[in-house]
Amino acid sequence: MKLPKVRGHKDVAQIVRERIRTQCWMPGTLIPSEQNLASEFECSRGTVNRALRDLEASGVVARRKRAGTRVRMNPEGRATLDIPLIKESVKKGGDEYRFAILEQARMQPPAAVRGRMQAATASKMLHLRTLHLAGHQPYIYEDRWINLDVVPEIEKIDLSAISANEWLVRNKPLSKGDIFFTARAATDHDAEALQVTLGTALFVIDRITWADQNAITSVTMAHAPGFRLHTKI
Amino acid sequence: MKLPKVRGHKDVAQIVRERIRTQCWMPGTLIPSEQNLASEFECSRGTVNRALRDLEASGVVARRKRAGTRVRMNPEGRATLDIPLIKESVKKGGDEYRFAILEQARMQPPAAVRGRMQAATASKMLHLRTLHLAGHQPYIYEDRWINLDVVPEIEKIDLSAISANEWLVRNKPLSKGDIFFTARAATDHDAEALQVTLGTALFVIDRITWADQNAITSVTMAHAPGFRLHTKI
DNA sequence: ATTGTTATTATGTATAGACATTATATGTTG
DNA sequence: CAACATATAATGTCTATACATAATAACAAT
Repeated sequence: MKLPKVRGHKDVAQIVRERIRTQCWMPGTLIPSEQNLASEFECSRGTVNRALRDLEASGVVARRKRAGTRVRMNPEGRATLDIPLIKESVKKGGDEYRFAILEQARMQPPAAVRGRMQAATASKMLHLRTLHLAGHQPYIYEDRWINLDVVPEIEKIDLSAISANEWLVRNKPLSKGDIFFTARAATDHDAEALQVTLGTALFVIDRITWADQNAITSVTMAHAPGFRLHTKI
Repeated sequence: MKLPKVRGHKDVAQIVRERIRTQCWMPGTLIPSEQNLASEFECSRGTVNRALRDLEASGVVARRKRAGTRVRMNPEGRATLDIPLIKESVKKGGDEYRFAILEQARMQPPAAVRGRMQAATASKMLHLRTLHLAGHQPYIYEDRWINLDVVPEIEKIDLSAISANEWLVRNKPLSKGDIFFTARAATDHDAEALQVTLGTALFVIDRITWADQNAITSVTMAHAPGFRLHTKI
């Protein structure tokens, strides 16, 4: 086995990847210990450690103390997804971004939304229906509920100047959230906003954002036909 | 600012998260340098570095040499997606996993597939149409093309015993790939296999897998209604 | 054979120090 | 004022060493 010059942890990771790809180390088997690899590559154990930790993060190997480092059986299991900010992804397509609020009202949410957000029965919420546009084309139809028990301040904000999403991101940073990707047939609201026929297959992203145990906002974004999310592995 | 005892890089990361969440460090602003944080927390720069690199990996901060570490404006932009192995996700739902090959033929791919795979005009490929079942319910309808120029061996494999996907993962590990998530109306093949009416909105995952410059396989997986992909941020 | 104890070993992580890299700031010159 | 050169400060990384932690293996005792 010839050894190209190793300059750093990225080289180590690359060589290990290569050996896995060429079946030198088969899926499921143990690879040599950090010590051994360090001597082979003539670098410190720290460098090998960094390389193997990176490979673990990208799902290539699995590591356990004492048990060693194993080539994963299913190296395609993990992918990092960049969820585009609407504004950015529209601009990247070369179009101008705009949004229009179709409806804004303070009201009680339907039971389904309340359940999803695990909110008290009496919770008052702000309901927003927004259409996001790329140039003059409808791009995303957004249906959002904001829990006023958690963020009462937002009622005083002019949400036609700054989008609710942007305000929340700026003012409630680092909140946890759940994201769901689904497909659904266009409802009448979807159809009207996106100007498609009823029942058209739409790509939908649902997101619920939490501050501790309290749901801040629940949002459903129906994407115009043609939308697709991409990731590499 | 009271300082809980810092024992390691995870504690550092947690404190930084906390300060961002509580608006101590606002989105878009610089946070102190590694040196400063190291003195404040009474640990080495290496520990702070590790913590901040982890926070960068999870999309919380952005770092640039000389320019420092900034709180990201959009901390929700990145998510790690675990792409479920079909077999595993069915088993997790408590059902028995089976699959049935609906069609298997050696043939020339249509132009669309050839283009996607950037394959030579004369390429012969293996075409597979497979239905994956959870118990007795249709779960995923899979339409797959395998490039026989790249993996001729697969023609000799009994693909009713081991799924094509499983064979490829075991025998061509660590290949690169592109994954696309879309929604589409059920075609006649989809409808027949999944037992839904024509035009039903389906969640579709497209994947192309590469060995160097050559496409190994292109697969389209149409999921039965109700399917959803979940991730946390 | 089963259980409990101990030793071993691979990874996990912290430390201090050094040098590399690069974006920014500063100052100089035309 | 603008263009260019230089200094500076932050992150990026490698090194060597040390100790912590956890899973396995080896062995002993029941």
